[in-house]
Amino acid sequence: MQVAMEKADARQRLVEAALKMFGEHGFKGASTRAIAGEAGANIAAIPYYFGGKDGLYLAVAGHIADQITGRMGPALQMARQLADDPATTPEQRRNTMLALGDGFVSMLVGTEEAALWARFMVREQFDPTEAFDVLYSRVMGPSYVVIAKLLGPLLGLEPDSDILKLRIFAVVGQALVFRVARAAILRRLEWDAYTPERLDQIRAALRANIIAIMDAGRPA
Amino acid sequence: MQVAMEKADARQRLVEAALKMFGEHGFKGASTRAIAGEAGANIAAIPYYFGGKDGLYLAVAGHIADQITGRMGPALQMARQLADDPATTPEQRRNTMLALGDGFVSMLVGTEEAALWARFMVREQFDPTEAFDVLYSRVMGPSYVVIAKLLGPLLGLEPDSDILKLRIFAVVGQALVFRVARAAILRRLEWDAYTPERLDQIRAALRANIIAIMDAGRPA
DNA sequence: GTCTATAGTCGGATAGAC
DNA sequence: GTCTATCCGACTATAGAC
Repeated sequence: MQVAMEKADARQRLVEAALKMFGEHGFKGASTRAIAGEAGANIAAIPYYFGGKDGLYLAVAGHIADQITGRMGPALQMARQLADDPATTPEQRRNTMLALGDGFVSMLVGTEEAALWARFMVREQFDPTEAFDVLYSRVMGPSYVVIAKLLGPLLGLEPDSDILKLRIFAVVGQALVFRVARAAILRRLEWDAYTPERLDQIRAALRANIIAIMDAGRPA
Repeated sequence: MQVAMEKADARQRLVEAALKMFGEHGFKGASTRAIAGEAGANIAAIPYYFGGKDGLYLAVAGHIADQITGRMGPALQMARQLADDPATTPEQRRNTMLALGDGFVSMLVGTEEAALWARFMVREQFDPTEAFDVLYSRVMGPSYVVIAKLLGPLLGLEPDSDILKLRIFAVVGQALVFRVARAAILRRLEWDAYTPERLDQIRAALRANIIAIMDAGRPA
């Protein structure tokens, strides 16, 4: 087993420190000095391992993709098989979709690391760089395809139709907002932080809306 | 009348240039040199008028609040009166809510300036400063209150209940996502940009989801 | 592979002329 | 109120010792 959290090699420590610093302060706002300091490594190690600050930034994108794939991958894979199976009942699709939503909230809103991933990814949405290609092709794109296959039949829409794609983005936005508008939500609810109980409330609110959307497409 | 777009005083030109530069590059990424250059003003004017870079940043928050209030204010005010009127029918509430959604998408997704507002505001959500107080108290907070009064009766929920507040944030997230995940949406739809026709599609998708959510609370 | 030292650039703020 | 000149600190990257 790993002896302690310290002695990962300098390369990996730099990636993790960079995720934190880039996430919190942006590309320009995060200095290589601060990253190296956080990682307990030398500043010169950044040009040495990554070719420069740019290369480190791109390596962070790969790290994020690894982390999210590791957490959401199995559930998405199961959902994909179920969505492709013609014998799957609408009830199964419904439950799978709700489970995906719960899992997504748990990962995105319920963990501290996800705050850093989210900030990094939102920044890339507003101003895409090469890092966006990594994140879209490895994380976002595949997820949307699975959800489309799962939800299309429930809403009576073709998986490749624009209207379904847009409605799915809206549905995903219902979960994203709890990370992206966290400060406003905490203030409005007069909460100081998300707790496990409050995450349950969030999942319940999301479920209520998603159920309404799915059931509106149900034959009367 | 105003002679031309040029001769607004240096103070205002600086605020508008700062909105653009802070929006695009973040607080640290936007240099006072670049802001002053964009504004056609002197660098020394920033400490002179705003006390420093920090003061300029806060002034930008006030400017954003002014702009959004100017555009959404009238519609919100009408919605507020209607929501408070006991004689208002569910059908009126429904239509008002859909109109608010359309207007919100038009402002947030359909205008170029809103890209800058959104970036500024999202940054503040992740890492709130004094600027967040300005934006929440003048823009976000009042909007959420109106929506709660409008939607609560339709969903059979108390306007002050946590579940309603959370479900409303989720609904708002359905519109926000088209700005905050713009790059992913454009890629998934194989669009190069939002056009008026595509905005219609977005509004239609949003309406479909919102109608489903509102009608699920309808007495059978 | 990791360090120190340093080069070269750019940042924000200030002083003081006009 | 607006300018030029300048200070001083922080930045990234490189060279070269070990």
